[in-house]
Amino acid sequence: MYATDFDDYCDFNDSVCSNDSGFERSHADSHATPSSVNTTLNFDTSDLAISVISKDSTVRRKLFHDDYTYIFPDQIKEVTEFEDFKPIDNTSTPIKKEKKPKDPNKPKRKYANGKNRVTRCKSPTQILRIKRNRRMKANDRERNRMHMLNEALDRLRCVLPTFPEDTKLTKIETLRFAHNYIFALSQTLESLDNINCGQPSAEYNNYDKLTCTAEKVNKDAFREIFLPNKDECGDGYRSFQGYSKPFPNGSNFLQTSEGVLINVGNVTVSVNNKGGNCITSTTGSGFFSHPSSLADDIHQGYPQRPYDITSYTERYDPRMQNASTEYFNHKNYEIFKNAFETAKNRKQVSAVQYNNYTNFTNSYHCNEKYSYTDESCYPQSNYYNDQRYVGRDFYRGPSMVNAQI
DNA sequence: TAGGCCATCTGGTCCT
DNA sequence: AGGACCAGATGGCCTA
Repeated sequence: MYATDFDDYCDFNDSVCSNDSGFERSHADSHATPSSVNTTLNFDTSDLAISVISKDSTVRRKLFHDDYTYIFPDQIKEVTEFEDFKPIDNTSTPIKKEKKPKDPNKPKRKYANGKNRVTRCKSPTQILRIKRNRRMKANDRERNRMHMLNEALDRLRCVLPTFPEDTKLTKIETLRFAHNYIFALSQTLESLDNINCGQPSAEYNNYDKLTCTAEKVNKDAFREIFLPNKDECGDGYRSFQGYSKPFPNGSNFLQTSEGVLINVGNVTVSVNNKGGNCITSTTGSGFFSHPSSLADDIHQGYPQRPYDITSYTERYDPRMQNASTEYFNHKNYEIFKNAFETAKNRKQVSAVQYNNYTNFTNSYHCNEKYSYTDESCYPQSNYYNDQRYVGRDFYRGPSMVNAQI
């Protein structure tokens, strides 16, 4: 903000010393100094903190009020370093430590002179108003930008596996969870492909890497986040016993004769080598299987928990009224187990269907703040088109894979 | 009360 | 010139 060269007062130059103001500048004029060095100002000029001094002190442009004290060259301490300028107040922005070396080859700027010069002086009040206006506009843009960023994060939360409503993920948790979740799903698909092709699953160790890598979310942290009342069940984890913590082999991955189980945070993914796969979280389970009606799913005996169970489903969806009472209890394990067994009997998923599955959204609905027709929540893009909200239920097209959680 | 999270303000930098 | 993006500073709110 404070500079030793007049040209460095870019913002000030632009508004005051450009053609608009008619202020003549030259390199010799550049010995301006921040007014904060020796001067007490009667008004806030933190962003205008300079005094403009002509080489000839008798010819002086007034940029401030009369009660502003100008500093004349002979009174000015020679400034050799940027640190020699001390700001009036400690601003929130860090002070620039180093000044860019000037390019000697860079031609000096030339300024209009004489008759051609358009002189339009602005009063200090006008300057302040202009700068204030700019600042307000910039603040507004920045605010909107951050709001958009937060909305994007909310939409991301919508499509992540469910967790208790009262534990809204923080920004960093959301990003980390999304990272791990995408990783888990991609690895699941990869593993499934290998299983269907009869190849060994050499990539399984990747799941250990998932929670061992520093930038990944620690699984214990996830438990703390998603299972805050972990003492309920005595064993430390209140749902999906044996699955929401590392498997007996100590890893997050368990291979059985029927398929594989992958645990990522509060999410357990089962991939069955006979077809029919399930993702289960602390808030329910969902299948990736042959298309079937929602009614069929309900009649299978396992509830498909949407994202926001209490804010929407428990209030509006009669099918979930009873399910909520057994939301966090030992029965979840049985639910998971039954779901897994049911999945075994389902038709094997074709490669085409898996391609469709990669486009799914598991967001049964979004946060309360979004209306159900809100495009920000259900954008009409190819990504979301496979599963659209129709009334209270999603319409599932002929190739739709049920992937709700 | 300390610490975490968040929204906002702010100035700097880069780009068009 | 103005907008986008970034990061530091700050204060409010909440929770352990």
